[in-house]
Amino acid sequence: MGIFGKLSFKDQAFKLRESAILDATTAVLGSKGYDLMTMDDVAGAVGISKPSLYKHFKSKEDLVGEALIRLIDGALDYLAQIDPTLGPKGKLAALLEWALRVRLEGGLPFLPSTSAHVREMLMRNLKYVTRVLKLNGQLEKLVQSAQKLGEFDASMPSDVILFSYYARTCDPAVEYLQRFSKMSNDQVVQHMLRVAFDGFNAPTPALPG
Amino acid sequence: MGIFGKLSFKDQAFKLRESAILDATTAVLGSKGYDLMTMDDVAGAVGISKPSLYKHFKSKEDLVGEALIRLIDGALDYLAQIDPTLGPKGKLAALLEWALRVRLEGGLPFLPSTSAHVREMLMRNLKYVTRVLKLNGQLEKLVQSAQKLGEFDASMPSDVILFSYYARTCDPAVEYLQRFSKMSNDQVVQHMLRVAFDGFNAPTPALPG
DNA sequence: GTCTATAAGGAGATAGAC
DNA sequence: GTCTATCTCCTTATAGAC
Repeated sequence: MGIFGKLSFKDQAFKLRESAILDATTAVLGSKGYDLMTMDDVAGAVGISKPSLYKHFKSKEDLVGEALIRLIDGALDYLAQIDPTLGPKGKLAALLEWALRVRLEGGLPFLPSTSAHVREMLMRNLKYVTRVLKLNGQLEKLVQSAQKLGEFDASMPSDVILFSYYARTCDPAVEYLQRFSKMSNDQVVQHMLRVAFDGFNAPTPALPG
Repeated sequence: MGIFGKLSFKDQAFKLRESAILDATTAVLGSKGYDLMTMDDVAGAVGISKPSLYKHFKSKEDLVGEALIRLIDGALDYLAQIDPTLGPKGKLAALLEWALRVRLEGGLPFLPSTSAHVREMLMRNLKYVTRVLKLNGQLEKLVQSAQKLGEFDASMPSDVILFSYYARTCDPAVEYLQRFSKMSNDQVVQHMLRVAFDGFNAPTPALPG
């Protein structure tokens, strides 16, 4: 039995096309953003007509919601797959690294730093909100564990670290470095991780021993 | 002689209205972003009609360009005014604090993390590019000085720190904290500065002595 | 289910009266 | 210079043929 289970060939084709639509949506979202993305863009990228697109997704909001849900599911899958022997800080670093690499390859962060308008739209999407809360719960626990273990600064509210962590996944510095510096993608990732975890300041020399 | 110099009363009124238009533009940009901002929004906020708006600014791009130029000039003015006895790190901290406070009061960062579309539009605006380069040159010098003085991590390319510094001025974590945490604006600012300069990691204990 | 053709409405920009 | 009214284009969404 294949990955589609007991679906008929027709349903399999339908699912495949749906997946292709979501791929195209993610790509267009990444390059133009929500407001400038048109349904014509998506239909054109997939190679179908606009009415066919509307047979799969009932509106632009619905389409974008599904694409973003898939991104969050990807983050949840990645998180579940990380070496369980890593500590919370190590896991957060691995997930951030993954998110940065996805972006450098033209993808989207799992939690786009979208405008108030888009945020509002997504908050009305119950399915999306549910997934976001699931991911958020896991990340919140990791942050708090890292603080308790002394890996993260425990004098700061965990909110501050958690929201800043989200922000680092969509840090615009990534695009600027990719565009204006001569660095490889690997170097960009390493530097972004460094800045996120250690900040701008020079490292204080560690205690001897 | 007043701040308008030798202008006639009519010209003074014209300049005042222009300033009011730019204020409204900045406010609308801050709340809706470029793509969703309409010329009707701006005209309505100022209390004039759309054709009058077009007498002052020949296009939406022009209007937004002028508003952003004024923001950059504000940053340059603030920078010139900072206590000159502060070191480069202190100056950068002061400017970032100022930018964060402006945003918390509903304003815009001086370098908005805009979409590729908006960035492209601004890069075609020679006047804007000139101002950005002026500010960028000053910030670049400050970053490099801070690195030479051992205030910032000298093992990182200055590009990385500079672009990350820009990113912190428009960090979306600010809005999330303002919205979902119980903190005062002062607390938000202090925490954001802390995270930017020190990162997530727990502070390493300093060498004794 | 897929397409061609089109409705409905929004938004940038302007004509022309005052 | 300011306004009312309008043009034009673009975008979401759908009707209706095959």
